[in-house]
Amino acid sequence: MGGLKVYNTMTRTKEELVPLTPGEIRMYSCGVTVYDLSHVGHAKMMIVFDVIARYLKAAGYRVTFVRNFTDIEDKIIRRANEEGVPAREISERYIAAFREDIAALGVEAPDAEPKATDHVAEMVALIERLVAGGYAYVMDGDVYFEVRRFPAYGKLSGKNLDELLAGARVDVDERKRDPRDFALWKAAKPDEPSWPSPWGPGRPGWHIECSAMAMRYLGESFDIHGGGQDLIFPHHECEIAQAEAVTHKPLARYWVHNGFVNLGKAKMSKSLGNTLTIRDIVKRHHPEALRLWILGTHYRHLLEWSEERVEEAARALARLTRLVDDASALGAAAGSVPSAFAGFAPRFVAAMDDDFNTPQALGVLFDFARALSEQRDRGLGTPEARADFVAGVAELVRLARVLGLLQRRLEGGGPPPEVERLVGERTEARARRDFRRSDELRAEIQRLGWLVEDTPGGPRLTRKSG
RNA sequence: GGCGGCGUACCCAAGUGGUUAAGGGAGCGGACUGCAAAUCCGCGAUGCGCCGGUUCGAAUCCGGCCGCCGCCUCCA
Repeated sequence: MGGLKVYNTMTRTKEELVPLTPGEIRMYSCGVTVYDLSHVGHAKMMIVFDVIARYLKAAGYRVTFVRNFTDIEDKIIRRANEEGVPAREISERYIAAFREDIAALGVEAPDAEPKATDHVAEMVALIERLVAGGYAYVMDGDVYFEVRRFPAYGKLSGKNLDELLAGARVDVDERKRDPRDFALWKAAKPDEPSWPSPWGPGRPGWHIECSAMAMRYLGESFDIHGGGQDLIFPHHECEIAQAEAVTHKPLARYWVHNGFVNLGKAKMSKSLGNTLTIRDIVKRHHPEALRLWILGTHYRHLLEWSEERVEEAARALARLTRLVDDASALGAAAGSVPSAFAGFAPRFVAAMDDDFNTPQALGVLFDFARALSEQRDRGLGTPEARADFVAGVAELVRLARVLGLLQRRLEGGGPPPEVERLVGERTEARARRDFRRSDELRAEIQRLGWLVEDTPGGPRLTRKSG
C-alpha cells in the first residue's frame, strides 16, 4: 500500500507518515487563547485537526490527541482588569464558550485539553533545566531563552539568525542580551496573576506552555505537532528551542500547519470579529455546511470567507442528506456493500492518504452519491435492490463521517400524525385530480415545517431546515 | 529586504510529466411531473496569468515577466 503522506513544514516536503511507535500516533495542536469568542479561523483549524485525527483513527492508528488552552496571557489579563474580575473568570468563561462552539461544529473532543495554569510546575521545571544547561539567563526576576546558544533556532521557519537580528523589529528590551531572546518567565507586575518560582513570583511566557504540556502528555518526542500557519514563527520555533535544548531529541516528527481564513481587506480581529464568531455563523448556517465549505479547499490553502460559498455548500450537502433520508425511509436492512459501490472507499482513502486531500475525497463522495441516486432511480422494487441501496448509503455515511459529515443520527424522527394525516388527504386529493386542494394541503404541511415532494415512489416528506 | 503561498470554466476548487483537465455551486437543453421540488441524462475550459525554454509529450519541470496574498510583532 502507498501509505499516508503528510506535508511536513520542517522539511517542506510531503513525507510518508512513520509513527514513532508502530500503530500509534501522538499529536498535539495548539489551541486557542481564551480571551474572547472563537471565530471562523479557529473553526477551520479545529475542523482540520478533527478530520486529521478522525482519519488517522479510521486508518487504524491508536491516536492520542492533545489540544491546549492558553489561559494566562496579556490579553486575558487586560480584559480581566477592564472588567474588574479575576483572570480566571475570563478564561473559564471563554473555555466554556469555546467548548459549546466546537461541539456545535461536530468537532470531537481531544484526549486531553490541558490548561496552561494547571501546568506551571512543569514549566518551571523545564525552565530550571534550561537555566542549568546554560540556555537561559535570569534578569531581575525575568528568565530569557538565549537564542544564540541554540544554533538550530530558525530551522522550522527557514530563518537564519543573522537575518532575524538584522531585521529585528523586536521590541528592544535593554535587559535582554540579544534582541532575539524571548521570555520564558516574566516577573510579576501589579494587577497580574503570579505563581511562585525560583526567580521570584511571576508568570510563564507564552511559548513555554506548549513545550511543557506537550512533553507532559505525549513524551519528549511525539509524532505530529500542528497549528495555524502563523504559529510557525515564532511560537513553534521557540517551542522547539525550549524542548530540544534539554532533550536533544526532535520534539515532533511532523509539523502540520493549516492555512488561514481571510476576510478580504479588513482584519478579522476587532471590528469584523464580532460578525464572524462561530456562534454567529452557526445561527445562519448548518454546521456541516460550514464544514463542507472548509474541507472543500485543501487545509494548507488560504480560504476567503464568503457567506455565499457556505450557502452553496449547504445545497451540496443536501444532496448527500437526501440520500440518507431516502435510505432510512425504506427501513430495509442493509446487506453487504454491493460490488458496484466497492470502488469508492479505496479512492477516498487514496485521496486522504495524500496529505489529507479533502477536496478530492469530497469529489469521491459526490461521485458515490450520483451512483447511489442513479441506482435508486432505476428502481427499488425488489428487497435485494433495497438492501443494496441501503448498504450503499451506509457506506457513503461511513466515509462521510471520517470528514465529520452526515453525523446526524439516521432516525431523525418521523413526521407528527397531523402531518401524516394531511399528506394522506393530499394523496387522495391528487388521485381525484383536485389540484387546488392538493396545493392548499402542501402549503398547510409547509406551515407545519415539512416539505412534501411527489416522487415516482410516492410523496416524500422532508423536515424543512431553518 | 528575508521566508512562503496563490493565479485552472460564470463562481469555488482538485489535479503538479503521458488515456476524454476531478468534484461542488450557478446556467442551458432533455426526461419525469397536474404544478413544483428532487433526481437522472446531455451541454459547457482544444484550455490551465503572460512570454520563452527543456521534452517524443507540460496546467504540471526550468527561466523571465505581470498580478494578488500571508508571515517576518500578539494572532488559528
